[in-house]
Amino acid sequence: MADFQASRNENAAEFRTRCRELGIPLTVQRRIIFEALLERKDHPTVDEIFEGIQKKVQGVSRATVYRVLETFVQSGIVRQIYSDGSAVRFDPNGSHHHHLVCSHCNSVSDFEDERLNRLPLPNRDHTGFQTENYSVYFEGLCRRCQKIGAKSSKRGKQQITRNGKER
Amino acid sequence: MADFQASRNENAAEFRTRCRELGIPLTVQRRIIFEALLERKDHPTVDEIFEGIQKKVQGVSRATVYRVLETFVQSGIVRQIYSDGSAVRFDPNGSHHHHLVCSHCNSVSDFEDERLNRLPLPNRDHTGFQTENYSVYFEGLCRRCQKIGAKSSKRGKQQITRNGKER
DNA sequence: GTATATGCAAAACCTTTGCTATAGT
DNA sequence: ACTATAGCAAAGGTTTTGCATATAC
Repeated sequence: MADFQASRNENAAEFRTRCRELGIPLTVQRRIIFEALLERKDHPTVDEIFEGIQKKVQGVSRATVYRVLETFVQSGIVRQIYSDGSAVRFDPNGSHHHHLVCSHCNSVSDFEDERLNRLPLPNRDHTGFQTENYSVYFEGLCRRCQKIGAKSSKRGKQQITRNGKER
Repeated sequence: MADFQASRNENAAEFRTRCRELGIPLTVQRRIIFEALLERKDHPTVDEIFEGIQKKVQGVSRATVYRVLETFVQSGIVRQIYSDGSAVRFDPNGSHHHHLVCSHCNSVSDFEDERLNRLPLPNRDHTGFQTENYSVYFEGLCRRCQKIGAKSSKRGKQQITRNGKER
């Protein structure tokens, strides 16, 4: 599609500009990883990003994905999402949005509500904390797990491995 | 102190009651781990809880700490905190509160504001998500890291290992 | 040409699990 | 007595790191 190509080129150009501004060298790997992030609508783990890239090109190592994402986070290009600790998830740093976290399957989806974008911030004089950003995390059950929950045992938890693959 | 003892006994009694209600056997280890959590005002990792216990008594294994905390989370006795993915943190499930997360040192502290306790929830009909709880995560710099940041390099990040110990 | 990034493989770290013994009800 | 838990040690999964090479500026 022409649109797709166009948006890719736009992204590429914008990405180059951003790297210039931030003073970080633009490498092929960084561009690939950045595009891989943009193409996903969910909040992938390192492993998911790595696998997505592998399907297309060879020659981006897992260690590089880790290092590049760390660079991106420090530069503010992407945000690290607070997750259940089993694996970090990432989010291209776009609009101000919030998160719905399923306590059953640990999936994370976005949620936007204008009213949540004007919350009172912690008072720095009082807390000593300098707020740069915030996000509301709603915990509960996603649609799918509500159905599953209805027919599974009370305390049972969906059996998934740490990387989300089924056993 | 008498007060300290009293509160310990109160906790112990309350904990026994809670276990009864939940139908989970009350073991020594569970009581110790629960008390270890209550004694801390921060949001310890499994490792921190384990070490805190080891200083006092022998005979609680790391695996037990993991398993007991998992039980606690499933029973709703404690909450798992969304954190940076390197290690899960826990919180005794008390009042509705929010979190200040330092993007520099990853410390987590509590924040309460009455106004944050009446946020609009995601509409279930619309999102399919059944909200059970929520918490606002403020990201920024804690007091200590603001000072450090002032004298450290622009992109430098505090050197800490994954378990928070300095190198 | 110099500084920084990458790849690889190994290490470090965090968490889970199988099995047996033990303890709670 | 029956059932669930704890301990140990080993395995599994995730992330970091040292060093040589390659790449961006």
